[in-house]
Amino acid sequence: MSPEAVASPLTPALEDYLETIFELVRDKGVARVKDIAKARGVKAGSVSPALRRLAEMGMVRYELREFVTLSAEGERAARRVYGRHGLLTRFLHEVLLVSPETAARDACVIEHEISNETMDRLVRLFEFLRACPEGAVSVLGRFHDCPLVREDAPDCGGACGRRLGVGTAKEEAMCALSDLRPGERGRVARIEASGAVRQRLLDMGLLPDAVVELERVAPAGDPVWIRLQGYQLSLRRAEARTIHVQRGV
Amino acid sequence: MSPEAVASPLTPALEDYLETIFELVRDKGVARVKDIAKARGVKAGSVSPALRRLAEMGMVRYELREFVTLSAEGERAARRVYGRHGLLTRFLHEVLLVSPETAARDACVIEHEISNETMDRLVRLFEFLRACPEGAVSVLGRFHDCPLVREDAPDCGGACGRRLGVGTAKEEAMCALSDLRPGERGRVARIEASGAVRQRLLDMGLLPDAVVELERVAPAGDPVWIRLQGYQLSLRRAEARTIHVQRGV
DNA sequence: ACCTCCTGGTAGATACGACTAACAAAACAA
DNA sequence: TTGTTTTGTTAGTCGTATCTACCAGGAGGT
Repeated sequence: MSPEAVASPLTPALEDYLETIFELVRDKGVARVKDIAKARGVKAGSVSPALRRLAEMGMVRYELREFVTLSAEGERAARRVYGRHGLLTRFLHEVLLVSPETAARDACVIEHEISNETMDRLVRLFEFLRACPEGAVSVLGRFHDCPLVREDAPDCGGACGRRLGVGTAKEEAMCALSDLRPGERGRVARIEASGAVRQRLLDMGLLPDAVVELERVAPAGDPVWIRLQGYQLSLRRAEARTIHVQRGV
Repeated sequence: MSPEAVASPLTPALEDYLETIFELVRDKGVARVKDIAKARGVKAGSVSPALRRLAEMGMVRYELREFVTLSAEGERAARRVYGRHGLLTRFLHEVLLVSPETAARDACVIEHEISNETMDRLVRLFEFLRACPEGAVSVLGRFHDCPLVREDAPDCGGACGRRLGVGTAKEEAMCALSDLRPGERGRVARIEASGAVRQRLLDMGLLPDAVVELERVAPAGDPVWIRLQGYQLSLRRAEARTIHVQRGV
């Protein structure tokens, strides 16, 4: 029932403002409207109303035309978001090998919305990697050095090769999507294509473990029609050849 | 320069509408306004304007008072989002062990904003796990069976124990945050606390590898003040004891 | 043939978050 | 002291996305 009772629930944009103020105060000692605007990539005119709202919520102390400082509660919220940002960035970059710039950008949109549970799992992942360096090397190393993951990888250590299913029971059941018989279904195992073609195929929903049925092949053999998630779509033959599937699902 | 030239760039909300229509058409054959509203958890009055905008963009075919169907382009966009949703959900659930409901919810907010690069890395992770079952077992298995990750885990296979840094060079440098000397700094390795306390600490920015300095201990020993990211905060002694740090950073 | 109910559409309100343009207040310079 | 520049505020506008309340058009039932 306190006056700053949660009327507005701290939107993503406001969280970003808090995070920016947090970093400015830490790095420069003070946060000025101009610097906040610059850091967030918005115009100064957009900052004032945001600060006013944050002040009304009790997250910042903010005298008109004076410096901005975080209240205890604002500091709490800022640190939470800031911590999430850092851990998500590290995860994307260090574990998934996303480039640093993209990792930071993606982290920035994820950090506001992700559940506590997911954050906790991520923390546990890092704790595991840290507590178990052997495991970290064996797992992440294997993942990172796999040619599937990094085309310029040195070698895989023998556990996984460019060929799929090596030494597994499923080996004989693997083929290219284009090699399925019409009417036959398969489960996507791997997209060999790279670049824009790969992106296009991923966008279509051709993702690991998607069930796909080869419906029809054009007389010339070139466009092939497949059925995916109840919808039909057509692929170039060359594209279909890059999609490894496990037959007979 | 076609009439449906990208005037509006398909907002997250509109992508959600497309995804919902996609699923309704697939499961029931048709998408009605009422069902869309129900599935998305909004009122029917909110659906009509959204459909009109989607129709203007050429994403859906939509005669007033008739059924809604996806255009080829709408189907493409929907499949992209739907595929992302599925893969993100699987990742959160199968790799990070997030509960299915939370995984779906988190995936739903991430799917619209995440970069192609990050999605591609995720796809590669699944491809790796699939191509390299041995690696998957050794890596994920080790991760999932680690007591750090799942308190009810059977056993860790010896590679990681409840104690941190077993057999590593850093072992002797580990201690609880509360055992640092005033002025000494350390690097967070693990938060032993669980539940709400754990959440509070994570929210504060006490995340793996954060550098923390013990500033001062109250005479009674109970609140301890630490410095984190340039800010001071105070912890209960019991909380500080659950934080494992690597001394002397 | 008529009435009723269900579904869908419209209009107006609200909230957020950004923008631009014009204005006010310090800070600085001459 | 008196401009001039920098900085910050205000007011008005736009676009998105939601809501509520009310209206229209058909499908049934009687």
